[in-house]
Amino acid sequence: MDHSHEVLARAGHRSGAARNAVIDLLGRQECCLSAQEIYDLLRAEGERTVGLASVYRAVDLLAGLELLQRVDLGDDVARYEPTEPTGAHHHHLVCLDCGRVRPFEDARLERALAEVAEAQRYAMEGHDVVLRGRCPVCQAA
Amino acid sequence: MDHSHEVLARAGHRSGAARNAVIDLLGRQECCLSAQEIYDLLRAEGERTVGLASVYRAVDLLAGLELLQRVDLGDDVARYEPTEPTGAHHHHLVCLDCGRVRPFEDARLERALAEVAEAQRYAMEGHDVVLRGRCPVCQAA
DNA sequence: TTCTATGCAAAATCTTTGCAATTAG
DNA sequence: CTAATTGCAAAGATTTTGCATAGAA
Repeated sequence: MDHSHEVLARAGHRSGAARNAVIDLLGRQECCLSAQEIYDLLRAEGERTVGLASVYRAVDLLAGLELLQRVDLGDDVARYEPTEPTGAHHHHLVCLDCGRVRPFEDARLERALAEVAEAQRYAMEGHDVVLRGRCPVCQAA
Repeated sequence: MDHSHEVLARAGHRSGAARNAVIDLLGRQECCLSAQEIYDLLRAEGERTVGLASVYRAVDLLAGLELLQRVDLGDDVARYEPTEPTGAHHHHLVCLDCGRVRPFEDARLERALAEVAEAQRYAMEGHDVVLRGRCPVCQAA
């Protein structure tokens, strides 16, 4: 994403092979990936040797610039996905059997969250929602 | 909680000092605690030497029996709190400034979650919701 | 007695940091 | 040239496991 490179440059960061590879890979992804998954995928693509530490550094920096959103599915592994430029965001359904993650959006849910924050007089900056259950495929099996 | 001991016994578990201490401590708590916090509190109470590993084993077992709910606030530390016997459950507001955690319940939110699961044909078994923002006190400061 | 629970220490996981070499600007 | 970036290895932090002992039923 050009937008990412622009934000990085404006924040005084230089361009680097490892970080560029991470940005490119995540930009092509549809849902969240863990640092290890990013590392493995980059290796699989064989582009270049990217260190795992560089992946962690990249996602950490990008998340700090709000170019990535950190997603925590409760399995002690941090995942990251690109932030929607529109401000839109989705949440995740995790299947307890197959482990697959599927994104979803729901306006009513967002509204309920906003109302809770307001009622409690919290200035909400973000929220995480994870639904756990069995996906249609695993229920059939 | 007697209920916990009953469930444990029925599941074929014996009574042990470490686990009893964990059950007792969490029963007296109002909100979630991490394994390390439980360990430290037990040491502070000086009751007995409880190993950190035993705390982890206890909360893991108790969560598996649904006597405790695992709470993930996104800081890479798992926390645990007693499950309400009524089936009621709450979620958490985390202040980005002071770090304090406050529980809340909201029927509309629960309904929205149930509807999302239904629309996606997921058999929902659980869900986590964490709201992040600034609490009234920190906003005033 | 039999088998679970426990404590300690070692191991496993995930993530961060130190450092020298590389490289962008 | 100057300073940020990177890869590797070592260090940290949290959680799990191995194993011998203690203890419940």
